[in-house]
Amino acid sequence: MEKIVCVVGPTASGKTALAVQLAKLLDGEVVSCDSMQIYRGMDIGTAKPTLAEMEGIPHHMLDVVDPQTPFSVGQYVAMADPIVRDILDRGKTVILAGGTGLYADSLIAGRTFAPLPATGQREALEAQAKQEGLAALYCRLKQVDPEIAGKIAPSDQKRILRALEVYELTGKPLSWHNAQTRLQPPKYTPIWIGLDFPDRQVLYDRINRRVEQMITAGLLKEVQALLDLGIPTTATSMQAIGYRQILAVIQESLPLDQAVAQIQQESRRYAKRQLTWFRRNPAIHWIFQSDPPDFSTSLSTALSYLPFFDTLL
RNA sequence: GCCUCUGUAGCUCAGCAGGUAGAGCAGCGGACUGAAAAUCCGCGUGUCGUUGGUUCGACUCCGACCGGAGGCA
Repeated sequence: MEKIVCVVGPTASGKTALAVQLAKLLDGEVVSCDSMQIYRGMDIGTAKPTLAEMEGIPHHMLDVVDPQTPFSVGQYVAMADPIVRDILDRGKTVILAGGTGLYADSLIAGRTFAPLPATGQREALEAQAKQEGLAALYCRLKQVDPEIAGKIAPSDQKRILRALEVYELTGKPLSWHNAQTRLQPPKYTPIWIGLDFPDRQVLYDRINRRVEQMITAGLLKEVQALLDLGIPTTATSMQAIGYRQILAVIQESLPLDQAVAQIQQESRRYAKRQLTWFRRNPAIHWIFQSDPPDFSTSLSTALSYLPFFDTLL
């Protein structure tokens, strides 16, 4: 049977460490599913595992693109899936670890995506939204794809534009494309492990502390280095929590303590969104860790959920 | 010690000729199919400091007490 373990959970819940320990015990390799750790040069602010933390376990899907390069789910699946295949073919275990739920789900489901916009197409739509108003575009979407329009809020510009561009591009509504991928059975059937804490405040305290540590570890230098490389501040990578705010410190002289408070708050909200995403996955075995986390307990709890663990001993 | 102001949601505050209260921020819940650390939607969570009194009815008026701020001594 294919051996895949997905380690998910909110930021600062301990995914990195658990993934490495599981990989050691299960003869595995780690495949990251994190939308920001893919970028080279973004280490401190993304809490990317260090060489020491990897403990010799191969890690994939880290540092795969430069920060000025736009990246998205589709590319993630295209790059990560062959890696997963290869690890499995070599008889090893895949430890998929990370906090980007969309990436994890898409990889596991084997989703295909409607095509990307042609050059300038999205910009044209954005211009239209500005001129005619978003309501006009939403109206148009209701004509061509009432199903998707019913699911998208009239204020959700990002999704309205995407749905319209897919229709313009393919002549078929986005809801049709989505239905196509939904017909496919999931590509893999992993064991899902979710990390959390019984008390939200414990998680928030960990996040707050970690942000302080990032500053101490030199987050400002890291952001400055990206700027020195000429990374445009509009790049996707620069939307990342921590980077955005430090950018404001450097370029708009936002006081550092205010930036830190903002990073902490945005990270907490992000963690909440991640929990919302993962909570709706009924396959996840949640581990509610103690405070401070007792690592060996978490590890053995995780192992108890893995049916193929016994056969490896 | 005296005088004045003040005490309403986690925070900052609004409110009412007396009919058990509402904004912002914070928070909580949700959605999510090629930007996802993005984007969007929904939800007031309250012994109105305490205690007496007036009143059919008090967060609102009166007294006392407790806490806070300022002033005079």
